[in-house]
Amino acid sequence: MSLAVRPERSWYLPFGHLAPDGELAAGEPPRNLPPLSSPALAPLRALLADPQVPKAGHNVNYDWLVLRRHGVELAGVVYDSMLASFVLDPARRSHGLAELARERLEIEMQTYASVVGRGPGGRGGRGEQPFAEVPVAVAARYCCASSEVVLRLRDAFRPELEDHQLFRLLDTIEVPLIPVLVDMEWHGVLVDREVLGQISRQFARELGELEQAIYRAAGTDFNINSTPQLRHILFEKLQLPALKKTKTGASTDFEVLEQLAALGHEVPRLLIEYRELAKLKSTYVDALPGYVNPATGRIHTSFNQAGAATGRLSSSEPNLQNIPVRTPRGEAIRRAFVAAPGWRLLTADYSQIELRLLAHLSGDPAFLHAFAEGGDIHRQTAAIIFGVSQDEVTPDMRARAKTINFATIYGQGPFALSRQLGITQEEATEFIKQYFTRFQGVRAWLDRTVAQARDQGYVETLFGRRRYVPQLKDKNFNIRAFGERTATNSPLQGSAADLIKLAMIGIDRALRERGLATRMLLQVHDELVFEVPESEQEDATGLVKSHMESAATLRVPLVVSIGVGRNWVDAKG
DNA sequence: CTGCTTTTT
DNA sequence: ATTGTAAAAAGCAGA
Repeated sequence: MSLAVRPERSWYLPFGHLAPDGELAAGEPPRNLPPLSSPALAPLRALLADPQVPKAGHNVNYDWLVLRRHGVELAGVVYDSMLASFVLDPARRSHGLAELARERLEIEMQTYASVVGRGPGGRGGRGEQPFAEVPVAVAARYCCASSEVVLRLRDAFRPELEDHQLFRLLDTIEVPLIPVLVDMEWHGVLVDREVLGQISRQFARELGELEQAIYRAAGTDFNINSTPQLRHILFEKLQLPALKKTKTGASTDFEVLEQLAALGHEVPRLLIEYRELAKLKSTYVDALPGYVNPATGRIHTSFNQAGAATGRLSSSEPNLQNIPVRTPRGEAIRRAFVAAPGWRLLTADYSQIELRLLAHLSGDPAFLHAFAEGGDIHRQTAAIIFGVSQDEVTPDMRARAKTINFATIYGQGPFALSRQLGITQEEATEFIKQYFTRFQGVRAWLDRTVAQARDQGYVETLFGRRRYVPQLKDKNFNIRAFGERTATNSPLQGSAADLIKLAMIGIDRALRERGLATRMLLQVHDELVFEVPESEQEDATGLVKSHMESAATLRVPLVVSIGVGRNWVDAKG
């Protein structure tokens, strides 16, 4: 039996194609399907009638969750066409089955829309019938075709996966990660709606006051959220200088408003605060409660496994990887993420993982030594580039060192660095030069990596995850410069993604083996969030820390900082 | 519906 | 001739 529950599937569930040992068996799709009215198929009828509307976009683990809601646990899954496509070329626009079939097999697949008889009006539009009411012969044909395509794609991908040595990545990281993500989404995270409600009322008050103050200062009412209207007020009515341009006109972004405010203008000063409040209120405070599942009382995000070109995960509906924390108001929102009664949140953060990977990959002696010593890496960097002892490093020196460390990871040039540090471009150029005379191994690695990317067309991570960088061949300087940043940043960001994925798989297995109730809830790129019974605090802390720190053996130690608390803020530090 | 702008991680 | 990785989401403007 094979079964499709969603259009544009990455893989279709080839039950009939899974041999007992978990190996996929090739062959004809099953022909004589029982009628859907057969009592044996009651769970499948329920499944097909699942009111859950397929979400926009693709997600590898969607089917696992739908099946689990109906009591069907998947096991022995060894392959996923979406992930195969993702490791072959993570930057491609889509890893959807129909597109892959078109490109790799020259097969034009029947669309889901035509199967459900969807007319104009799109999803749920006129003429659409629930999948459960599609005649079984039609559905079977469609589903079996999909299963068949997944299997044929597996053969089509195999030589390239072997040639590029990507099976290890696929088989030891990406495929084993699927059930871990399924569990995380299944558990969901608890938010305190009371807290969000209070914040909402508070923000509404402040927003109302700011709105009036802005109208007063501007001398007129207007739609503050409309960029064109705001441009008119700032740059025409108030005659403020346009400091930066976008494609369509004068920019009104934070940087511009900040500079205008520094010139002593009231409106931009108020706008900065208005923007912060408006953003936090609409995107988080007021939106998050709508994502609470009535059945579980928790928020179940989607972790998208084939989304980010570097190999990172992404999170959507809602995005729980960009919950505010930077400002006091942001922190208040994060405090609404809580543990259930009797439980605690545990957060585990990789310390400076990308800089450590830079040290490892470049082998730069100064960086290796600094990390071996332990301590504050930005302070150590400052001591090295300013030629003073660590005790003599001032807060300003440390801040500059921190900025240039990040600038290096991001491939930033003198222009951007000068703006960020508030120095001239010449000073920034000099500063960067100084930095690289002290860290020559880093300079050499950056150059080597770009050159390699130019030669072979791609860069790769610790675990062989590739990213192609065709921009390096572009005749446009800016596109090439972008390509260089991609080439140097992707191995760092992507290797960090490999490491945390590996740690997640190990932690998930260890928690099961030890029979602990602790569960992984969230991943935020270099951080994992768990919900832990009070009684398991010590066990979980040790287990998580040791698995994360030993995810790989590098030329520098991997260090993980762990905290426990009743909410996400208190669990940090 | 798509593109632009902004914000957060 | 510009100059910071990777993302998701929200509000708005203009089709």
